[in-house]
Amino acid sequence: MKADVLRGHLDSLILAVVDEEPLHGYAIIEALRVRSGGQLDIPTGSVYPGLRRLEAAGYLTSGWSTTGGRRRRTYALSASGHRALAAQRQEWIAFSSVVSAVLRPA
Amino acid sequence: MKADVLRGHLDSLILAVVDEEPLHGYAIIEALRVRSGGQLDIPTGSVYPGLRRLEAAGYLTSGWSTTGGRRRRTYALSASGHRALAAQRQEWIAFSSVVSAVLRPA
DNA sequence: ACCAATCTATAGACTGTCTACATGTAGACA
DNA sequence: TGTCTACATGTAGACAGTCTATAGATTGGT
Repeated sequence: MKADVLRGHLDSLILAVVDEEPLHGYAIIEALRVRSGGQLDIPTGSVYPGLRRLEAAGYLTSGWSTTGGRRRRTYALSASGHRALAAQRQEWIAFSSVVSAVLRPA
Repeated sequence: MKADVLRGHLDSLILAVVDEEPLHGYAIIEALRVRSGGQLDIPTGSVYPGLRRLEAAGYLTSGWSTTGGRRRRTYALSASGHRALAAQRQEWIAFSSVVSAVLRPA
C-alpha cells in the first residue's frame, strides 16, 4: 500500500483506535496492524509526529507512565477529539462514496 | 473536502474518466465534477501536472486538436494505463475496506 | 555477550496537491 | 467599444504529511 493514499486519513485512524481505549504510540501501531488484518504497518516516523499534531490540535491529551522500566506516553481522546472523530467518520463516508462512484466501471 | 485526502487517488480518478472516453484537461475537471455530484472540483493546477505525470509514466497518450479556435490536448489511455487502472481499482477496494474497518465504531 | 522486542523521538528528504499567476480565444451583453 | 464569462492550457512556488534513517534506552531470552 503506497504512502500517499494514506495521506489525510491517518489522523482519523489514530483517533478511531484511541477512541476505544487510551493507548501509547507503540500500541497504536499494533492496534492498527491487528484491526487492518496486517494491511497497515505505520512507521514510527509517521505515528509519533501524528500524535503530537493531534495533541497540538487539542484532539488528544497525553500522560506519562512507567511499566516495567518502560516509559509510555499514553494518549486519550478529548471532547473535541470525539467531535473531530465523528466528523471525520462522516467525511470518510462521503469521500469513499465519491471515489467509488467515479472509479466504478460504467 | 480537504486536499490531503485526495492525495494518491487523483491519478486513479483521472484514469477512470479517461477510460470511458478520451478527454482534454478541462473536460476531465468537468467530468469529475459531474460524476461526483459536485463534490469534486479539482483545480487546474492539480489536473494539468497530473496529466503530464501520467503521460510520463506511460499511462496516457496525448494529441493536440483545435476546435473553434481553441487548442485542446486530448488524452487517451494506453495499454499500460488500462492495466494500471485495473490495479488501482483493486487497490482502492483494499484500501477503503481497511479504512472502513478501522473507522467503524465497535 | 548478543539479539529481538518494546518504547519514544527527531532530522531531513520526498512529492503531490494547492494557490496564484500568465496567456489567449469565443461569444454574450450593454 | 469595452467588459465579462466560459473555455482552455500551463508554470512557479508554497505547503504539509508521510517516509527513511537514525538515535537512545530497557527487558528478557538464548
